[in-house]
Amino acid sequence: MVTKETINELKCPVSILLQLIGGKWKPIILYVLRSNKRRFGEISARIPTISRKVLTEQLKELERDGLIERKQFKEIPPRVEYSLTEFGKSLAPVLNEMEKWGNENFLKNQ
Amino acid sequence: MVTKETINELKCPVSILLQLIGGKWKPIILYVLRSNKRRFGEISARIPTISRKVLTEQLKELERDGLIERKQFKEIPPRVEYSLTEFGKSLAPVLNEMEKWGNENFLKNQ
DNA sequence: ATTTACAGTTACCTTTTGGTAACCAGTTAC
DNA sequence: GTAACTGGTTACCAAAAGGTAACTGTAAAT
Repeated sequence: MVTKETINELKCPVSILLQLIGGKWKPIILYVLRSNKRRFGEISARIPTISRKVLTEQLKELERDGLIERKQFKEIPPRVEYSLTEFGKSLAPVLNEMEKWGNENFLKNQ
Repeated sequence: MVTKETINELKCPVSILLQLIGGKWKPIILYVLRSNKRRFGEISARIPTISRKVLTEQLKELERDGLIERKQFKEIPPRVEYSLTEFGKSLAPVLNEMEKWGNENFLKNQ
């Protein structure tokens, strides 16, 4: 029984967003990149609980989905910088509300 | 090497929020409940792609975390209503931004 | 000659998540 | 007396996600 109220993953705006940033790590990665470009090692150091394998995978997906940009320099040792695309930056209000909620509800006195 | 910039899952506001609503289904469940209480069957009908087993699990976690309330009526056949708590309602700005972003970016002409 | 640096990749394994199908209870409708 | 209704639970299996450890390549430093 499909009524107009049924959640359709292709049309529900929340589902659509979750398909892009629904992973366990993606919002945090985007949050780390929100104001600066970062090298791979910097992101890894800022999110020490994510393994490099998974970080690589998540970055690839975010790049594939147009949310971040990967710039590789032809240097030795290699240097790679990740940054938000304009599309990625459009998520700022979402991430800001997430941050705000976390701060208001758990981090008041820290 | 832990600097003040390192993401600490206990202190990062985004991580904190993700621990509560970070699952694949939780934001959608909260979205379905955002304006109405709903019976178990109603939620299931609105999110047909989630199995009842997983829906039960997710609802239990949301209840455990204080985001939703479960009210059971002593009737036959049984009736159970789920609704947002005040704490759950405090997520409205986050869900609204998620919804807004999804609408602006993918659903403009529908 | 060996080590270090960086940004990965790969093989392999474990954990988590999710699905299916069968079953339950108590009352009402057929 | 049998089926249907609702809101689950249970056992079992499959798929997805995630972790670890070892390895790669090239140049510079020791």
